[in-house]
Amino acid sequence: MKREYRLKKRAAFTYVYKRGEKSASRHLLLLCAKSGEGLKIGLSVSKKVGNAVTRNRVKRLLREGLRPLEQKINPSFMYVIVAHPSVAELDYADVCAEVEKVFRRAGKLSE
RNA sequence: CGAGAUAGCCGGAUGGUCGCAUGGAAACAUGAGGAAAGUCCGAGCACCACAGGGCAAGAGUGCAGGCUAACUACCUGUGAAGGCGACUUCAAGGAAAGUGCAACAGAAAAAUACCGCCCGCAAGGGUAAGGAUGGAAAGGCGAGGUAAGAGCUCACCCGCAAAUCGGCGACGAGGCGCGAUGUAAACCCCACUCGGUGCAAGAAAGGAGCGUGAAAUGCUGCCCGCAAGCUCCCGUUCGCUCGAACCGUAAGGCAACUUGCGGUCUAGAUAGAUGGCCAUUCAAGACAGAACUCGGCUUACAGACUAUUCUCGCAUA
RNA sequence: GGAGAAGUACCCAAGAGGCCGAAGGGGCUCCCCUGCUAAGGGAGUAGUACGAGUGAAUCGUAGCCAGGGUUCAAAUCCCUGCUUCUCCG
Repeated sequence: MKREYRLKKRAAFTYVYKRGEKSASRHLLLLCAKSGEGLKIGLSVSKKVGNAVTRNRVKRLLREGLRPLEQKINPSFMYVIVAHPSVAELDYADVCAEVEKVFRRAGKLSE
């Protein structure tokens, strides 16, 4: 995932948490809010998911899952993906399916 | 052959492809650990004017010698405890400097007399043999001795221990002499060490405010002395990786470690870089992710390997 | 990344070397009161595990986050972990 697409500022995160509209799947929670500077995606993996190694692994899998979808996602929004502790159990194929499912439910995926 | 002891080492490998971070014009190169962890100690570094003096308070350490930048670590010894043994473990100074505590029980918990025994008409005195209690009861046991008794005396044993000898030293041998419990991870005494805060330290740049001394502020308190700067915001750049570095080798040393020579440059992110897929292979991959950097300690951990090493047992020659 | 604090019953907690066989309050269980309920009153609740005992009464051992140590004796003193919480941009 390219650096320009990442959500960085703490203030932006809190804005999305407060104002964003939510959609969820079994393992993921997606928050969306209007963006002024193009596509921005942030990942949130709390300590409940596991230790540092498993948290890193979850983030990497999510980034890999996002990679093929980058061009399809509606670029006028900021997104935050929150991982549920159960994500630690999944493998790559499951994570890809989950990511696609959660964006499709939010209606932010164009064909 | 079996059961151990000790020391050390490794922590899946190889290739292809799509991505990420840093450096580079590009090609390309490099890219988590033995514990990166816990933050339990010790330093470097930065700021507090120099990190200065004195007194007080506080904290830590506690056998000796060595090693180190430094240490409460480490090494080699000493002593004690455990083990048949190789070996392992230990916060291991002082209890006649003083104070406190030792519940319950017991007469009594440190110089004490309830029962008993003895002297005495009695008052009172002597006594630690015997009794009961307790974790602990005034060295043990026998003989002499005595009014009854008592290391009061003696033999043997137990503990402490002077002279002297050996060792750099802890200490060991020795044994004149002595026989008033335990607790200092209770206060304390003695000896030694320590200023504080931590890279979210801080510096430069930018913005705002206060101030020229009777100040404010200056990181435990007070006193002395000293300083013209101080506080807040911002989080761009620096700090940020060449360092008490790592690898190899030689010499010295029992060892920790030191010195010489040669070689190497080996993560530097800032919502935070190592992943996905495919193939081959084996013993089928545990614990686990750098955030200023080192030296230790502690804790977690699948499995694999090494040793002219050491001990015990069995068998055979 | 760094700096601290706290763990005692189901919950809130006192205790700070022997009298702890662990105070007190809430909750829970049983009883009284009432036609019934609430309120009120009384009793019980670390009676958990293991062992002794036919069973009951009773007794022993362990147990104050976990594991060691000091002490005659530890919830309390000392070390090492674990968990939770707070502060520093």
